Amino acid sequence: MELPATNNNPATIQDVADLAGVSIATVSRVVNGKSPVVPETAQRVMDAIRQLNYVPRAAARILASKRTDTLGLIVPEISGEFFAPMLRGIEAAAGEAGFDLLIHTTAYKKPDMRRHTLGEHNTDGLLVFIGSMEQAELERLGSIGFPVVFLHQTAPEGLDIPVVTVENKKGAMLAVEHLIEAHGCRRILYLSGPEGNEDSSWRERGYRLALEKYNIPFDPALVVPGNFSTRQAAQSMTETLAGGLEFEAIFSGDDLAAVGAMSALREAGLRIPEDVKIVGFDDVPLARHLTPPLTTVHAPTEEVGRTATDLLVRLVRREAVEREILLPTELTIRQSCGCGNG
Amino acid sequence: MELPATNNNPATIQDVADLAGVSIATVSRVVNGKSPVVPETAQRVMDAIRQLNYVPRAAARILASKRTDTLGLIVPEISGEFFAPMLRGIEAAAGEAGFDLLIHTTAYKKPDMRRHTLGEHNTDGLLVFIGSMEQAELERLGSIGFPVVFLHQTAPEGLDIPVVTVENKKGAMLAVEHLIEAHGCRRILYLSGPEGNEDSSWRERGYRLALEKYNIPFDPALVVPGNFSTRQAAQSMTETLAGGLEFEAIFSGDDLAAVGAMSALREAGLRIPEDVKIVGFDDVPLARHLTPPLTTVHAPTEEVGRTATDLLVRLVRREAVEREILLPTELTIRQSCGCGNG
DNA sequence: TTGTACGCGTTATCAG
DNA sequence: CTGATAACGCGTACAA
Repeated sequence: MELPATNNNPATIQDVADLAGVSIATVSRVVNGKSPVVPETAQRVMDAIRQLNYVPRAAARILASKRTDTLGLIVPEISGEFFAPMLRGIEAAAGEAGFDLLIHTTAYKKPDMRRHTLGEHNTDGLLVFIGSMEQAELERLGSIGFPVVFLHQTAPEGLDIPVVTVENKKGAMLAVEHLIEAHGCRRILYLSGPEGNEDSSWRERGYRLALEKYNIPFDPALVVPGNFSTRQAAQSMTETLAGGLEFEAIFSGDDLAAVGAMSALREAGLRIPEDVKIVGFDDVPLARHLTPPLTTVHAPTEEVGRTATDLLVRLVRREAVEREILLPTELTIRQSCGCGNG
Repeated sequence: MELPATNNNPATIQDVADLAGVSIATVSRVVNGKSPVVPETAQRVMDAIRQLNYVPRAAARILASKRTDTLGLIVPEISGEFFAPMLRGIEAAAGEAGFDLLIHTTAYKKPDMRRHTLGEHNTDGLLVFIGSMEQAELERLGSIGFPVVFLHQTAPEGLDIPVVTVENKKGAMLAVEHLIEAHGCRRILYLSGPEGNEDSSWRERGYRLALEKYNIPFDPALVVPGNFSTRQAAQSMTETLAGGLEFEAIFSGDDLAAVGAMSALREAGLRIPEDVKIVGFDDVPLARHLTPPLTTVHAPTEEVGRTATDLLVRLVRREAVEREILLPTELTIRQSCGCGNG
């Protein structure tokens, strides 16, 4: 026996077509506005749509059209200060290009729970943040030409994947050179990031280059782990201070670690910048509000997100794109380095 | 960079079935692990899957099963300090429950570009942040029983939509009472949030209640717009100061505005807390690192995200849920209010 | 335990 | 300009 159409079931394109007295093809046309439709007919269809509260089903659309209109973002976890601006850039650029954003964090999932939801059949392209995806999966995507863009991470050997990041090395050099030139520092500590972190190793490279330039010997004891984390940096610095290591300044791999270092310094009775000068990296929003305001290398984080997304969109559209984009960094001088009224 | 060659025939379930010498139903079974399959057969299928790099297409799956396994999040925009912790809570809870997260910001889209992607056909449920969705659309979703949970926003009249937010009123009272009781303030300025913002109006209510409790008359001139924004709060305060308004303390509707107010105060030559005491709201990560460290009402923002997501998941599963959850706030006393070494 | 056949709701292709 | 109709890839009764 036939059941009458219940209100429970959402309207489909067929329902709309029936009510408007046209075919589903015509409904599709007015919904997508691609092909011309006689205004009068179009109006009837639109009325039917409104009356039935019709909303096209994305899944059916995707299945038929083979386009998802969504971009995937894969990150290890959502860490506050640094991540928010980047996400804003990504979302803005994606939205402007007409894409939705599907976020996938790898940190919270048990390995066996990770589904392939962000693979090539569920997004049109992928934004992959530093170290958040397995090598094998990346290679698979790369080999079939699926659009992928890396953020703050260069492509593995042999994979032709574009990268967007910042001028880490140059920024670091700028910072350290400033400490040397403007403030006469020679014993400068480097507060490093997580083991193996690409940003951190480029920044360390810049640090060493600046040292070399001024014939200051590199002292491995001056590289202290900060882990890009306020807490860990504070702890590290406290231990270092207790160990009696001598230094005049700190170049911190990132601002959050710099904050931790400043706390530790202060607790040890050291004044900033009189006793120890410090320069950070990233220029997170908080940096200017610290006391003293933190001199830091400004990294255009939101711009990184935006640029990477634009690039990915072009990749999705099979347009030609650059292989590597390094966004410029610059030294933002405030007072923690000893400048100004410091 | 060269255009990658597109592989236009990714493996389908049929390909796998053919290679393994079974039917697609069997492939489906081993992929989803629901029905029993002879181990030997299952192994053949899995080999075929690996060999063909088979990944099920989400769209087809959704279409057939009518479940998306993704949750939608609608926010006006991604604002740094406050949003990141909430997003972390949401993502963590969603991930643990096996859902993906589709993010949709309304601020960046031109109205005509907004698609209905987050409607009932593309997600299993929706998390809606304060004021980011049109009333009509909400009512439509509500009327068909689509799972929706509000964040920091109570449901419109007549709609039975659960809410998760924090104890705004109580937190505000705590803050203002502290200023009155512990520091003897009587002329306390309220730095309000955006016009019509629900959090802000609850906080203002708490502020006025505290005043009443101590028989301090409410002076409308003491309510100054801060817009939950550092810059706007700074500007507002500068103007207010120039206008000669007298006050002993500021209760700021949120921490970011407090930061702006502190800048303005300092620029006007006022000391904190000697000349003006200040208390914020939210306890963003930056608060403890300000000088002086900001006394503020701690709001469990990450917990809000997590709780709301858990609730939404239960709603999706058609389980019974609470209608309103108010997460507790508490006063975190640091030094900007005059306590400690202030 | 496995296979067959149909349905899910759109878009795209071709005739008319 | 409009209408049939064939994909699209997978889940799932139902049958074997």
